[in-house]
Amino acid sequence: MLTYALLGFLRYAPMTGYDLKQIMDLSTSNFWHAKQSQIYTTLKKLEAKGQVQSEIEPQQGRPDRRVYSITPVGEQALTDWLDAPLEEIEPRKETLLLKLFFAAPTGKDALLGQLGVQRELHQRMLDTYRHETRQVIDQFASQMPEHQADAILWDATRRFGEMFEEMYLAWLAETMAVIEAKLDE
Amino acid sequence: MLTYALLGFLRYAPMTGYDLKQIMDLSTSNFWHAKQSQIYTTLKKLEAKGQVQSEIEPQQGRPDRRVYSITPVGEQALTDWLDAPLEEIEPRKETLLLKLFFAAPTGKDALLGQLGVQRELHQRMLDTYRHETRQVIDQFASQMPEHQADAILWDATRRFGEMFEEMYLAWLAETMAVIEAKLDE
DNA sequence: CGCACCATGTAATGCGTTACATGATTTT
DNA sequence: AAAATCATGTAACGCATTACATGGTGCG
Repeated sequence: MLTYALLGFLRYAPMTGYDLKQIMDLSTSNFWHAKQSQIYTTLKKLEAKGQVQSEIEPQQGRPDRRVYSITPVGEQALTDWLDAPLEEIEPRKETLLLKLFFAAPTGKDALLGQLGVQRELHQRMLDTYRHETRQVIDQFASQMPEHQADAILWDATRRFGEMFEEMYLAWLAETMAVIEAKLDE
Repeated sequence: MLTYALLGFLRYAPMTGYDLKQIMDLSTSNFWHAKQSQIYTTLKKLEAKGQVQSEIEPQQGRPDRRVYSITPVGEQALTDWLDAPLEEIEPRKETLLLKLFFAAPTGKDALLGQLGVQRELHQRMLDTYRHETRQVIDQFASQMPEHQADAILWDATRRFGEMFEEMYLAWLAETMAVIEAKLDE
């Protein structure tokens, strides 16, 4: 799956594994992320499959840059993937919910404390979506005026993050109130 | 992480790997799931660590049942995990958002079609949370009246699912409207 | 007669993380 | 003087999925 993220970015412009990590952290990290090491190994596999190709750009005082670009084979693979509709809901994993499910023997106050920690984290995340993420998208969009349609979709992914965090905070508030009211001890 | 789910269930009652799969599918599958094969291998690892123990229950005409139960060591491990607050937000992966992010070259109609498929799936999921999941929890709660506090927390996890799907549908409606209005072609 | 359910497990493969290994340049 | 940034990669390990392998019971 990371393969498609890499192909997607390389369709905008050729770049290195290092660049790909930077740009993912800035843009897709809220719904897709990867470690540097995985990016390097995945690029290697993509090159073996002929979906990308690389050229060495010599540098002094630094390791040479290995610049990857997408091939026609890679473009086809990306398009095929984009065209195939997702026919299923992906199963999620939410560690907090798993803990909560089994948390009855935990004390009421300890439980409220744990949910309070999450409330802080999600509040901060919401602010990030509303300000920083928005700014990053505006900046990309103004740098590439030919990609106006893209910017609309980028903002749709940002809105998902914003709405998700709003929902999360509402759920936390509701859950903390229920625990306060109905749990003994 | 699956280890804690298994320990959590075994704290209610001893059971087999098969039973654990059934009960997970009925209760935690919306935020934690596992394949049968992974459950079997994980139970083996847990036994090697002394956190669970198993006894063979002979049967005729069927494979013997291997019934697992939690040990004091396992109970301690579970409690330690439950007591440690989650200090981070878990990074998520949403394939649909990844596709949407790179979907500008996809035709407007194809895109709306793909989002329409998701709308159907999530509407059905929302109904499930509102009816079937609710019923399952009520049934468990009435079967184990000593676990009233647990039932409150189980319902909190169900509410997360319900609120998540409501949010998802609202986001899909908004996004489809934006694409309809702002994307050309 | 065929399908779903009960019930166990192993092997191969893939995806992802952590740790290891190096080193100059730029910023604070 | 220390920390962050630029820039590459490999190796070991762990978690998760898919495929393989078996076979009786009960229901429609």
